[in-house]
Amino acid sequence: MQLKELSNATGTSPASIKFYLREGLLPPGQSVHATRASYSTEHVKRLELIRALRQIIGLNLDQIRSIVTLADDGVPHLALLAQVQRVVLKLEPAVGEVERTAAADAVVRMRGWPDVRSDARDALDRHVAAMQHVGIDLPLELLDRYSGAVDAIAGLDLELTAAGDDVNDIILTAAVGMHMHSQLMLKLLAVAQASHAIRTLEAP
Amino acid sequence: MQLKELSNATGTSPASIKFYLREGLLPPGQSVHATRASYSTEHVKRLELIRALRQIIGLNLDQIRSIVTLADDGVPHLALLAQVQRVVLKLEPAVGEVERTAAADAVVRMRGWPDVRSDARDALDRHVAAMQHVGIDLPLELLDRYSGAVDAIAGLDLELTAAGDDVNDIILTAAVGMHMHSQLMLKLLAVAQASHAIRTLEAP
DNA sequence: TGAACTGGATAGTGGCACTATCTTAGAGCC
DNA sequence: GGCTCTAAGATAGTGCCACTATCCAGTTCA
Repeated sequence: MQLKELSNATGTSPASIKFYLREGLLPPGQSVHATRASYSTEHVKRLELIRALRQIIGLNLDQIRSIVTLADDGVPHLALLAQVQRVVLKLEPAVGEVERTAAADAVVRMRGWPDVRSDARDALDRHVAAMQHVGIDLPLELLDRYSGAVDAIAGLDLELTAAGDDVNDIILTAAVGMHMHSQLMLKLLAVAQASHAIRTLEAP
Repeated sequence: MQLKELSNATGTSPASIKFYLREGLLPPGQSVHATRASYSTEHVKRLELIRALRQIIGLNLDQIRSIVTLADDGVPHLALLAQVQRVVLKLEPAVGEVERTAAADAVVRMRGWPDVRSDARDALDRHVAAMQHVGIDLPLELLDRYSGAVDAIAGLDLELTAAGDDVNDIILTAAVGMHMHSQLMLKLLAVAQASHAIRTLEAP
């Protein structure tokens, strides 16, 4: 497959493909000779991954690069997933120890999750602290419902990614899955608010 | 309060404040005479709102303007909340009728929410369709847990906003609340995934 | 043989959110 | 009254990012 065909196959302009090649997001094609290279279905998948991460999740090229370089280095899937999480959670490296929160502790205990330090756990603790800082309190019952919901899908997601064939698919599934579920909550919350508002108005 | 003082009070550069004034995000100060205007605590709050919407939620200036102009026009709080929802949900005007999904119908029935068309409901239907399109299925049990969680907080949020004193506070509470809850899910999901991954590894 | 396409290099574009500069005009002090 | 200081208002410039366009020399295939 030549560059032009790759362009047609993915709906990405040749100029953009060249740009991604320069930026190291897309591995170079098999060089046939000085002025011809051939691209595989791997390239199609990678390109689709790049565009999904950009357009659906809104990652920037640096973030995407930090994921795909790991994939190209052939790191284990779990390490790859950890990086996807770091990026999607917009986790910047912690300065010093992240303080544990009662809310996160409670969730871990409720769900029987292993009580270990991880990037995700740090992110949770920091976010809970941020919510409380702006005056949003998190009653245990709410945490129970939230964590029950995510607990249910985490196992499922993991199966999918563990069984995964292609690295690009694994990344895509993990990143898009997380994003979609979080957005689903946003929409559900909006409908719930609208519903409550209607009720409040109709029965004053 | 003069421009310089407003700048000091909010940590925003005078140049940026001038820019927001030009852009119509910040209402002009009370003009004392040709070269002096005075700003109030209202301006401080508005400026804090603008910066929170930009930096925490990542809205662009167009989106922020679409909210604050409504606030300045003094529209009813419910209409204001609807606009905040539209922006935070990144809802673009529907082209034609949005097709209802079984999943959203099920949620509405489960929760006993009023079954009416709304922007939020449209957003939910479209999002559910998008999730199914990428191969994420939503079992009833999951929808039950998700919607149970949001149902619990929607009432609470509404009380807060209805009781609200300042429009800027209302907008801030609503927007930040939605965003924070959605991000909380993201973090919880990451912890759940990490937990499941650890378990899977420890007991192979 | 020549139009079409390639890889590679370099430069340009457009959008966005500021930021810097310039001009004019009152304010306060002597 | 004159001088300096600073504010407001208008206009132009900046920096970043993700492309996009142009140019060139080499190859291929109709």
